[in-house]
Amino acid sequence: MSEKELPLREKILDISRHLLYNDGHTALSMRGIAKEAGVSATSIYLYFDNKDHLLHTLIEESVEALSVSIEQKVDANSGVIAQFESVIRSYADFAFAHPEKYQIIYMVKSESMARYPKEKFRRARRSYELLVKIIESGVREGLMEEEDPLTAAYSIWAQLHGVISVVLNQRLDNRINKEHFIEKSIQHIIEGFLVRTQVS
Amino acid sequence: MSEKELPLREKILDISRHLLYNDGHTALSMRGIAKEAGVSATSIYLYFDNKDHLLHTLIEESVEALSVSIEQKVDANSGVIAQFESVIRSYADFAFAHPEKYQIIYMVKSESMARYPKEKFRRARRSYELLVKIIESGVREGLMEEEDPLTAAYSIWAQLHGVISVVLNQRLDNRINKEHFIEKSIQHIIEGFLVRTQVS
DNA sequence: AAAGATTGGTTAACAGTGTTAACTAGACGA
DNA sequence: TCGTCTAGTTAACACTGTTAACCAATCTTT
Repeated sequence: MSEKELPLREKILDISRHLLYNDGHTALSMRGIAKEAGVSATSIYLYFDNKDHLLHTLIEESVEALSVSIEQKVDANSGVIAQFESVIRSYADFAFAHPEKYQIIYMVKSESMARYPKEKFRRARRSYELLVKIIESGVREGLMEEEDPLTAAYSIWAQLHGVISVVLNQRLDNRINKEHFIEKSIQHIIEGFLVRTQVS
Repeated sequence: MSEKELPLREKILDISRHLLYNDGHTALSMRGIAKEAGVSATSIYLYFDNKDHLLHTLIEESVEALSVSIEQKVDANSGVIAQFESVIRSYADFAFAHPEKYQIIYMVKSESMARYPKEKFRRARRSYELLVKIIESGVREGLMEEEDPLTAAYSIWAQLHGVISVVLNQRLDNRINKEHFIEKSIQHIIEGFLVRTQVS
């Protein structure tokens, strides 16, 4: 084989992620993955219980990568506002740098999400805790005003996700400049949570 | 038959919407819809070209209902800020009042979205135009500061959608009070676009 | 070295999927 | 009364996820 021969399990995940992102998720069939991997369809079941399990693994993988990316970039020694901005921008950066990974986190909807074990979200929560702590510091330092940091963290994340998903799902009016839209939205989200200093 | 006998076409749409919302969209099969409607699977093809077409019709239906709902509630005689708030709250109200309709708009992702004719979005655009005009009025009256109302309108919508979808998809931490989260987020979105009067 | 168990795959089959083609029974108009 | 249209039907095709049964190496143990 000409391709570098990585273990079948990883190969399956890679192929699945690309099929999912490029052809949408009705196009993702076990037989399709198998054909692409040059293997029989049932071989996939040696590594994954079923299609759901395969999808969940992809989600976990993505959540992990996103979390690591955020935690790596934030500098604990810098100021609170810098940390705050860093988390938000890291999140967005990851989404646009790895859209196929980001999208997967939200692609699989209620259908198989209901079957997705809640505990698997614990990894994702750690990133929230990070943001919550930053907000708490901000409040202590008088830089932010927020009586409920956890709700605030989720609100920020939700708004950010909205902005990102609109762009990635190409639901933006084509009269709008994408980069400008992203920058404006991020600024709005960030500034909205800082104590208002003055009308600029 | 005991049920009020509405035309098969409408019956199919109703059943599809409910199946989609309750059982997720892998559970939505032509045969399933047909069985529920007490009719053969192929009868659906008398009213819809294919499954895609059926889904697109559902989307259109929902976009229309959402647009009408917003346009009905906004009072052209009230002040700009009231109109601004009205549009935003109407949007959210609709989403939570008719989650199965709202979700459908965003449920069908890239997969069959790519095949969804762009012109069909024109109806949705009308609601943006409404918001854009309100923002333009706000800027004229010195109540808002925004050099690009179209981008602002999309940014507001995106953030709002993020908040709504997080709630509807039950991705909210269960320590968080849902209503509080929604109210806080909406307030943040609204206030962020108004000229900052004072630190409250 | 021989025997047994484990690993990593295979093929065949089942039930369910979207969709097409060909058909039929009834209503309506000429 | 004949023909056409309407609103449905059944049968079939190619595909789907998944299971069961099998096989050929390799690794472990005696």
